[in-house]
Amino acid sequence: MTFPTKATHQQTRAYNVALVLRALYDIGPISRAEVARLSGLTRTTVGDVVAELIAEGLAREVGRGPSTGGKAPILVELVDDARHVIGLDLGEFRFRAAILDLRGRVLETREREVTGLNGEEALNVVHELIDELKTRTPGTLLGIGVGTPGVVDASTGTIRWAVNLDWQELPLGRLLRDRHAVPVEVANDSRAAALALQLFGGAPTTNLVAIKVGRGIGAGVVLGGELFHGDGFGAGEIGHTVVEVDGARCRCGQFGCLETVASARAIVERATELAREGDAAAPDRTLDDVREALEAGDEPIRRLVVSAGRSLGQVIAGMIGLLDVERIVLHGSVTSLGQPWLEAVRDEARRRSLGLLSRNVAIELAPPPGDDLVVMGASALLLTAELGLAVSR
Amino acid sequence: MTFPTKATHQQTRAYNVALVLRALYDIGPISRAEVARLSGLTRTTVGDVVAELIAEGLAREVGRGPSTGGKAPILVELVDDARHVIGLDLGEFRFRAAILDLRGRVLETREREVTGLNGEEALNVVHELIDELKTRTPGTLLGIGVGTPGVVDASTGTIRWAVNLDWQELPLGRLLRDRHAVPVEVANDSRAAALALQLFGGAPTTNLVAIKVGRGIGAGVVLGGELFHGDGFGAGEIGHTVVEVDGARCRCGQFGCLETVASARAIVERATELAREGDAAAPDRTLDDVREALEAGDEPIRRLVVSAGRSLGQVIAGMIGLLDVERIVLHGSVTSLGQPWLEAVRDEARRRSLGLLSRNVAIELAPPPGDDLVVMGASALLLTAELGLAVSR
DNA sequence: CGATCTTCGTCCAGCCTCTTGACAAAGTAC
DNA sequence: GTACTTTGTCAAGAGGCTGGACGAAGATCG
Repeated sequence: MTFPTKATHQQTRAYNVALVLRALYDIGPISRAEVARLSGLTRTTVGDVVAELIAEGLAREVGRGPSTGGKAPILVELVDDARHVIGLDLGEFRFRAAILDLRGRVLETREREVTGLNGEEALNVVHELIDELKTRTPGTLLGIGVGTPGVVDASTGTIRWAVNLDWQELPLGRLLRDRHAVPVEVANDSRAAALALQLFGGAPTTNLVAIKVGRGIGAGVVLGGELFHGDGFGAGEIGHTVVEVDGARCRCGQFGCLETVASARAIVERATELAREGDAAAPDRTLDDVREALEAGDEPIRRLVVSAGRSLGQVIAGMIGLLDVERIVLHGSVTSLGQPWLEAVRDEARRRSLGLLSRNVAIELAPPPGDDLVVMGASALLLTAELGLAVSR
Repeated sequence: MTFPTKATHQQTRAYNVALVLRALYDIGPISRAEVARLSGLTRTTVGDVVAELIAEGLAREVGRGPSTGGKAPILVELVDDARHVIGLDLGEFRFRAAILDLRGRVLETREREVTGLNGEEALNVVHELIDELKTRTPGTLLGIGVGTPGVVDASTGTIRWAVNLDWQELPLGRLLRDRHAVPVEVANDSRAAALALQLFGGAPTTNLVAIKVGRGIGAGVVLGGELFHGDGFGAGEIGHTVVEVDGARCRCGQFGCLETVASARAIVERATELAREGDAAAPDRTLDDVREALEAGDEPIRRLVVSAGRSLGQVIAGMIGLLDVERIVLHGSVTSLGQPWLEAVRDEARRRSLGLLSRNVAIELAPPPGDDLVVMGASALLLTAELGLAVSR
């Protein structure tokens, strides 16, 4: 067992700086006095911290606010583009990289196909993407964030196991830190996306579970404003929870995993089977085909989609009981199936969990820019690690 | 949204005091210098903190340790009985109260039947128990901890809903604080027990789920050394997760809840039904009857027990995927069913979760003094709140 | 329009608490 | 006996928050 470490004045300071920064971040232009009231710090300390932030270029004064009976306050705001971050989304078939600002806004993106590449070639693509974007980054590069499928030791940035790219125990964090000399954070893509929804998704809740339902199924668990990793960095690996005891064989070796029923891959395969029942030579179906059939009122397809949604709902019901989280966000390609699917998820989650708890749970779809969620999450990893934007006590 | 609060020097100090106390607690007699090495604090600071702890009676010097080439260290240890705590276990039919020391050792207990009492009468029993034990408490009473069934707002100590005692929105924490003028902590009994296993259960792990399988089924979730409560203090309410879609009706109104299959109540009822298939006038079975039949090799009973265990295992599989916790502890009356049951739980949990994760998971029974687990947990609530024994960073 | 009151932001002195360096005490090693 | 280590403590110093005072800037009111 490693022993916990001491508390120091520097930590106190870092925490309070993060606290003030967070106030600027969340509450837009705001006066020093108001920050002092919100945080409980004295005006003196807030003034001092704000001076530091202004010196670092992270904040700036922007005119006066309305008076409330005395001197009008000087409003201070975050300088959104004071720093930039490179975010990477190492998808199964495509790598996506972007430059983002402090608000998680995407300024520029690059993409590369990686289908068929081996581990080393794929790693070179990562380097190329970063090198390209580095030259395009305005001002200061705060660091590099990476979201990747597979199990990742986020403390060191080591990818333990990424099945598609044949990466095992790849110390990606160290490699990137050595090469680019900036802070690097690496995490699983679903976890990263969860953090993006927490940090950039409007009203921040302290607890949230975000589930990515795409080719695979993975979740990110945000507790107390921070990503929860679990003992072996596997928290959120819900895709291989068995929901059908006599179900189909999964690539993980088990039978009836959630992924064999509710993932995009599973839905498409089943839809293709359905099509071939009528026409043995029918071509492979795509998720778009499924959505169109669904909208056209195809009953077998509807049943298929509802069944997929219900399986996910079943797993969500378990989360509700165990963690009592009141915000569950769904994203990934399967969410394009829309209401019939979402209603199936919600209905089953509610039906299978205690009403006292499920009553207050919101199960919702992630807001639109779904393609960028992982690169946004990658940048969120960095912002929380470097600027402490995830403060909460 | 409430804004997070500032960090102060006092908090730094409190944290470091807790850190030193924790070292004394976990690592027995230990020198100041060793604490300094472990914690990263300077010898000066540790010396200062230890002096404070000695002045408060919480620590004492106990001779010299072996020299390692220089002056022999003065060993310091925790004074186990420097403070005492009253712990209450407000069970469905019996209230149990105990005086415990800083190690969670039970010095004295009292019990009262409460079957048939109404809410107010039951509350009076609580007061009586405390009054009695208060006169028996040696030295300083650190506070009162309460574990109760039902949903509890642990931040204020309000029992929102305890079905058996007909308590609703009962501000028990405030009532006890007002009457006894000591700190009071109130939490759900399963959560309290989880904290007891964490704090007093040997090697402390940062993450742990403890599941109480008795008349009802509830879990306590310890993450990062602290109890996790969830958004509505309902984290751990796994008893009403549905595991059999067309199952029996549950007292919660749903069908096929885990409690209708795996609780002591369910097992006993099903066993009684089995008995009546052979003999319509057979008496009600007890859990002891079930255990005996199991040990005698009764096959229908074995199937029944295995089925109950498997349902629990199914829910545990969900936890493993979601949280990746490596230590899951089972307690409560049903654990008396022993190996056949435990193996069913383990097997199903493993079979339904990703091997990569479940490989490292230990699903174990709580060590013997099971009757005292909730009162121990109640005291653990207080020790962590008042002395900060749950530090971990 | 001036007097008074309020609020904002800053300056300064003070305090809490951790750190650094020095040193005596008490061991071991040769 | 001498040299070297380790322990525990003391005094000085530094980091960083607090509280009071004060000028600046605005509102209110007669």
